[in-house]
Amino acid sequence: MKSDDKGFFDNVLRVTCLIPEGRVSTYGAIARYLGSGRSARMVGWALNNCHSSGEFIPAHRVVNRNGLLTGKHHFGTPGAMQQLLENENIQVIDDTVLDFKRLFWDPCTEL
DNA sequence: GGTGTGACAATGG
DNA sequence: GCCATTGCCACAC
Repeated sequence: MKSDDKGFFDNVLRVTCLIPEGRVSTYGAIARYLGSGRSARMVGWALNNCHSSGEFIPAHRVVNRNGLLTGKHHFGTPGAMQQLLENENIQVIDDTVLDFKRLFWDPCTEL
């Protein structure tokens, strides 16, 4: 169809790339912004294929609803995700983003 | 064209 | 309040 409609997968990567530094988002928020809401699982799956996108996707800014770094294992090495978050001034302890609620970036609200 | 999956979320017990 | 289970929707094989 339209070159604009590349699929949910590409849309997720686009929104994820729009996440400002120092902020974090959730799979459900992104999924909901895309209009699926219940396909939060798809968001993580899209990031799983983010390597095929050819561009770097700050997936480390995307965590689950609990602020837990669920996908840290998919970064290649566990701890890399936390390291990246700390690099953005985000405190991460026990694989969980501190003040996650405060750093939470909602595309539906910010956009 | 159908099946399986997947880095979640919400609900129930 | 915590643990277990279901639902869900889109993509890859």
